[in-house]
Amino acid sequence: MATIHDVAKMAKVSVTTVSRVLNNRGYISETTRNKVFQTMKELNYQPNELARSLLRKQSNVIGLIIPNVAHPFFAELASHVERYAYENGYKIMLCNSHLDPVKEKEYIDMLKRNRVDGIIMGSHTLEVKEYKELHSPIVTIDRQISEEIPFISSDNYEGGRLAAQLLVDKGCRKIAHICGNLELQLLANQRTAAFRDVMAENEIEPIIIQTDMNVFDEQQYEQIMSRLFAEHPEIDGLFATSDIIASFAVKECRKADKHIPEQIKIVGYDDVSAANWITPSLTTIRQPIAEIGRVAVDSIIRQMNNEPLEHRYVLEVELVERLTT
Amino acid sequence: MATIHDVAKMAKVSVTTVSRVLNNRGYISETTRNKVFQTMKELNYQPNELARSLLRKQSNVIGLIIPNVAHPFFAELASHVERYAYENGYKIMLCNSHLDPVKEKEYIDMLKRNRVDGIIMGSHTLEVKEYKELHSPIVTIDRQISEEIPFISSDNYEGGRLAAQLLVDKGCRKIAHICGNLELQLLANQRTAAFRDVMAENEIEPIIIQTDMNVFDEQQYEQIMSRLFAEHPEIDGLFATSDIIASFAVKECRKADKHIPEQIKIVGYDDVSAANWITPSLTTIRQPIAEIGRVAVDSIIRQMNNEPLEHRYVLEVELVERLTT
DNA sequence: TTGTACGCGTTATCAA
DNA sequence: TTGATAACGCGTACAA
Repeated sequence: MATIHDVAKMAKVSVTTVSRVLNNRGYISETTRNKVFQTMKELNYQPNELARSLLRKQSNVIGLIIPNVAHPFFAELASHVERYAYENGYKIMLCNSHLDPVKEKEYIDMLKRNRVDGIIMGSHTLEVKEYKELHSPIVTIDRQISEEIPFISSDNYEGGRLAAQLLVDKGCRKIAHICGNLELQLLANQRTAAFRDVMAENEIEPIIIQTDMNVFDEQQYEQIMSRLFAEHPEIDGLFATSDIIASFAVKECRKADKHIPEQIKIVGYDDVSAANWITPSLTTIRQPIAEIGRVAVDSIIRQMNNEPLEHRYVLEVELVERLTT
Repeated sequence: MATIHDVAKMAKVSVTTVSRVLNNRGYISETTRNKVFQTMKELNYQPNELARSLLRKQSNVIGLIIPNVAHPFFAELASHVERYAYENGYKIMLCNSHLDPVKEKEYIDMLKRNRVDGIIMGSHTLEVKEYKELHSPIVTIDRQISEEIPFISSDNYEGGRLAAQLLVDKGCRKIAHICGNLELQLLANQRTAAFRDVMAENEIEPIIIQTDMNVFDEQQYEQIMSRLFAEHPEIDGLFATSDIIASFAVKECRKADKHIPEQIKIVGYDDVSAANWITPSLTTIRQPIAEIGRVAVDSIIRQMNNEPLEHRYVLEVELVERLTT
């Protein structure tokens, strides 16, 4: 692979000159500029970004740590993050933590060794202390680590409220809610808080089921659903904390021959594309995933440039009514 | 961020010594080794991989170019690729081409500038010539560019045959097939060839619908499905070239009040997780996505090390019967 | 067992 | 308008 020296030699100029035309800095005569461009084409020269990054102390790489890209929510998030990063001249290094604290820590160290310009954290299995000691531009998705570390989330409380209220308004009186592990300090837990509040306001005894969520384990979902319906056959409303879980609920209803939405109504969360693939298509709470991705990238870039930035972004959610309510 | 010099100074040794304990090379006394490790901890030293890569001419980064991670097949592929890469000490740079030739070319150049050790190409919008001129370890998924460039695919012909034969065996006589754009030279086209062959063997007039696939456009899928059922209300069997398309078929059947599997049977392709989320769960042709990812990473590493390697991997597919047939 | 000095490919500084 | 040189952080040949 050709280096700047090769170009310089072939174009019979100094490396400085080549560097100049490359970065369009300082004065260069039209003649030399053209000559240099010419030889760059000839040699198919691609400047070595590793050397550039080393010198500039800036790699233009952003690390993205998420539980697993195979999960639709994170897949869509990753897609948008990648797109906004690319539009701003950044590349994405993809890391799936599988919610394993060891792996998450190793990934963080790996990213630091590679001198990424910032880290977008969508996985949160470590202690607050560890994130604080990072000393790197960082932004978290759906978890507030501390006052200093910016976070992005959508309005989880409002989302939970919208979902719960919809079920109540539609006449449900035996309502279940399936959430993730509430031990983890995730902002998503506010959905459950909102659900509780709405149930209390309406004097409905809530049924709340925690999933492990430590692995997006689909077998687990199936089991939980079948147990739920076995133990509470009278359920007429269900609010699931993800569209995928809601899909399994739909599936279980089919098995149990409970008609949707006549006998039971179901509300999902996220509004990933999959919510619209399944039959009947899911009523759900839409998170602005593209916006979350955009703001995450933007926040990293602002931190790098010491530009002013918000430390909390709480984006709006929206109820999307489809066929399960 | 601490450098090797900082560590050396604080440990009162030379940088060489630090480098030695870091890479575990040559002789070092236990005493100095411990002392160095100690100060590395104290300074929270992370060796600069950019500098290392520059020197070793090896970045341990693999570029992954796919149409879009938001599509379940590529999301799962990316997840497995990332995992195998990580297990072998490699990182993944994620690129979504959106099947745009300009973007794909820019990504290839970007990856070369960043001196990635290899490129896994899951997006194929360029001319054969351009791929041949890459001079970099490369492996393609589901497209054969030339004799020299290794490719990985699953047995598309067999997959198509299994799907078509199943529908025939189950008694379907009016069978439709929805495939991608056959103009692109993808190996996936063999599914359609197999479908044609099976239909001919059984003297069934095939109905074949091409989708644009240039964007995984879900609105397009909805339109195609509704037109298909309007024009051919007699259809009793459908083979879709992806599980997502099959999901939309299921949805349309519900709208048209066609019962699955009694009145119409549907077979998908890929066996992504989503095939099992929808109701009824999809009969589909399983591609070994994890294996494809593993072989892709392995192929890149072999090419780097000039180890012997296959130039064609055609992995086995499997019929997974669920509730739509 | 440890240290000195050079080179990896670039860019910035200074000089011509 | 152009060129020589130092430096970025690291690994290795060679010397001690």
